Amino acid sequence: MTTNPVDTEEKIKEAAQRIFLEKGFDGATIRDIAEAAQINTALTNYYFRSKEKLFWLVYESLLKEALKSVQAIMDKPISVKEKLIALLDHMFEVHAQNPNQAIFFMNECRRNPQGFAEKIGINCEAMEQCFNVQFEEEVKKGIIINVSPDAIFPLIFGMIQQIFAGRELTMHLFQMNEAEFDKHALEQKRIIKEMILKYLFNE
Amino acid sequence: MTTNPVDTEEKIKEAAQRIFLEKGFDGATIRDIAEAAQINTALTNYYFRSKEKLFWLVYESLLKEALKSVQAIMDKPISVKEKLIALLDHMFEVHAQNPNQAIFFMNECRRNPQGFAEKIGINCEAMEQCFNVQFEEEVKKGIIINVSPDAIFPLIFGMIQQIFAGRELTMHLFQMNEAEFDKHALEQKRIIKEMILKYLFNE
DNA sequence: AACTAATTTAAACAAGTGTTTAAAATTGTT
DNA sequence: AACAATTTTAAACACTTGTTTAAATTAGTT
Repeated sequence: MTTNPVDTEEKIKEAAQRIFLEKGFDGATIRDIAEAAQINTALTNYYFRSKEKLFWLVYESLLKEALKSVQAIMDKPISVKEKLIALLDHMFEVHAQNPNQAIFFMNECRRNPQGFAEKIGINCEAMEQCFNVQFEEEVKKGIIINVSPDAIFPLIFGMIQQIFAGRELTMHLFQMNEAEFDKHALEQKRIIKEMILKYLFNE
Repeated sequence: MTTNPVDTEEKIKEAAQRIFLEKGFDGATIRDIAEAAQINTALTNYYFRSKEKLFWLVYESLLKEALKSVQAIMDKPISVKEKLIALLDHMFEVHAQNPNQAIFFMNECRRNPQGFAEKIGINCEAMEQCFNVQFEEEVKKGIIINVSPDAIFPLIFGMIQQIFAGRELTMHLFQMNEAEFDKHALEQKRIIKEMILKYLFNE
């Protein structure tokens, strides 16, 4: 059998991401990860020093990826309305592909707000600033009702997240299987989108 | 010092609720709870047999209380619009008083969906049924737009929850202190309420 | 092939976990 | 006051946790 250090490192990272997303930092054990990656327990520490360091690597990578794609939408030369629609669709897609992400971020941010702030800090401000300026311009022009973008931005993120953060809860409360939930989620997105557009834009 | 068994039991339950809400089942330890209740570690097992049994007691009590108050609103002889407003205000109040509840339920439901389903199961269906009938009547009358109550109910729960589930995240993302967040939360509620009413009701 | 460096392994470590135990302290009852 | 039952305690239990170690295996170089 050939031993490829890069492959092993990658295998651990992938498994760690999977397990951490599923169980959170507290719930996941180094042995869970090792088993998922099909490697010896000691190797996680050989490659990443500690559980915490491995976690922050996964955490940061997930955050960066998420921010980057949102940034890409915000940088497009399109109207606020188009940006919001794109943002809604994109966020939905991301969470649909990995329903654990929403609750994972909420959780880990609460478990260690400081760490989260350090990781995300600056990147987000710039993006937000850019959106805010455009938003307020359209408010002035009368395209958008008089409301602060600071209230709208988290609302949109939150509403999409909420669909998936409460996935298990919804599925068991309304006794849905996975396919039914997917349908339900799409319907939720449609309503959310209509609601936001109907609310923000004057006809 | 007088030793009152009931008080000790109650002290443990209260501390357990506080700690479980804060750290979740995985994050909380029996020693955390004992310290918070200012009692010996062994007493939690003396009174409640096991950590798991204590947890389910707290979990069920929180769930029942939450359902009961929602049920009370749903049983009132008022219109759907009035019920939705009351529901929004009530949910907001509950979560504002204890911001940890939202994320706690999401988490623990995902950690053990089966257990959640067993605890909540029947109670919820009856309540939902009652609301659904009234809702669909008003849809027929043309008061409410043509949309399923099954989509609206979780949306409202979710949107209020989302404000508080993402509390730490929002605070650090937008660099708010607690007072600023409280103001932000109220603004979020106002927008959510307006959004839902504007969306659901034909003028 | 021989040697060095890198990788992997099994085993153990110390610390923390939920839980139990047996003795001590307290309470209630006669 | 004396006894029995209940409650509380300190200590230990068995187990899991993240981490380390030292030996074994593999890869790369001359």
